[in-house]
Amino acid sequence: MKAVERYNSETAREYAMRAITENIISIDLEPGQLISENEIASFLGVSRTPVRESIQELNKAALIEIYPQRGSYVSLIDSKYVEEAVFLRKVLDIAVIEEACNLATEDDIALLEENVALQEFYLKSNNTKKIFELDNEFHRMIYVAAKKEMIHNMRKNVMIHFDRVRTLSMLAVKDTKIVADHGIMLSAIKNKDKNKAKEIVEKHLDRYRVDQEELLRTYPQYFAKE
Amino acid sequence: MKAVERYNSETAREYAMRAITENIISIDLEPGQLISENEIASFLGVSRTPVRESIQELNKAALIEIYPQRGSYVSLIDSKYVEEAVFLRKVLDIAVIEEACNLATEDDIALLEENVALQEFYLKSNNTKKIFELDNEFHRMIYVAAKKEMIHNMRKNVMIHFDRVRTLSMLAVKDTKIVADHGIMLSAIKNKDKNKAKEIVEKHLDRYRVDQEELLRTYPQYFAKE
DNA sequence: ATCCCTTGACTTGTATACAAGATTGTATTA
DNA sequence: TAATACAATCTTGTATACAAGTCAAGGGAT
Repeated sequence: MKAVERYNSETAREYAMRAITENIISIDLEPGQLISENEIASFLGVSRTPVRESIQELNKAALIEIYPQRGSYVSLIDSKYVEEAVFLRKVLDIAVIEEACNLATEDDIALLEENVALQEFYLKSNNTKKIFELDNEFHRMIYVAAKKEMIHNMRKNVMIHFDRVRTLSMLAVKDTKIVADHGIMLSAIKNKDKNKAKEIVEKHLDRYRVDQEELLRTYPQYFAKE
Repeated sequence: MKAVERYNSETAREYAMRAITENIISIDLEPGQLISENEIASFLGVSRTPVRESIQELNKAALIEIYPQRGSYVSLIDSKYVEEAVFLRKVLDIAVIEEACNLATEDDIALLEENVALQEFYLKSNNTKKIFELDNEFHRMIYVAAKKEMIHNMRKNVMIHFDRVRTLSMLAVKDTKIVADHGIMLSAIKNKDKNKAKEIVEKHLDRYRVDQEELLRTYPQYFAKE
């Protein structure tokens, strides 16, 4: 488990949740790994209570398995859930960008433009981490423009299953194409061109296709056998 | 708050979560009502811990608002969230029944047939509560047949916002038509007729349209002013 | 009467104590 | 040697104690 800096503004619970989630996505908490509420609590410098609440929540999202009085484990990567995440993203993103074409205000578009400009900036300096953050934020802003913020929160949780796979196959995605896609999405929204928007989203999602067979060969211990 | 019987098999946490959620859906915990962790804990006969964990979870789902050191309230019905729920259900249910047409096994279909038979049975005796339960179960089984169980769990949580509205407008839905719809969905799945399936789902969802204007006049104190 | 301050009874946030079950290593016994 | 009983030590589940902040009521001073 890697250290995560604690913000001043956040409660112990929020900090624990964020730290554990980030570690799961980054595979610093490995799939299948045994975890202990006490260990994590002392590592993070908080008590068991906020850690426990976070673990319960991640258990609900099928990211941690709890065996009472025995122990808790980071869930193995289950291709069943990964496929559900991919399915959900595809169905929702297409429906939502269509709605964003209808509803996006000038303010929404201004924010999206600022985001894309930053993506282009960080693309030049090859700052993959920043691009990753801006990528997530870009898609969130589209949901907000479409007045679907609650749905986005839910999408984010489900997507963690896919995010882990993405972490393992780090280099599968070409940042250049991603950033270009975002520019096309933005102009489609500006022009209220729903068909163009849906078309580019579909193409965009296909770029994230990863070779699960290869990952399974490289990291067999991380995957659930069915 | 109404009493909810505790099953032997469930933990205090599961019981608290189920009891509070049921009370929110049934409006026995009223929108806007002040709630106290201590009060609920003693009413349910458990300690603050499991109650607190449940409240945190419902807060994440935007069903309870927490003001630290001041108090917690059942969220007012916010038409923004109700509309997100309706949107989500429509987008997902249509995509999922299409997938169910592809993937449903004979076992899946057998279970659906049994469910529809029971719906017809309880329709004769006008048992609205049973129909409500079978309705939920019917849709869940379609998600399971389409291998989208995790997505269904998520859908269920979002739908609580709509379920509250449904509770208030109890009599708006004609059970007869609902049960008939389910029969048509089932035969569309059996025949792998995706277009027919999507068409009837769309028609089906329209039946749940409620007159929010009227509800707002009848229960103004339950609704969030924007 | 009005303003201000204090006090006490609430709230949620967090830490800790205890309960109950699972597991493992060890010692004892057949 | 092998099997079994037992104790120590884990685990999570639950209850409780304490911390810190909010708010309203009431008393006293102006």
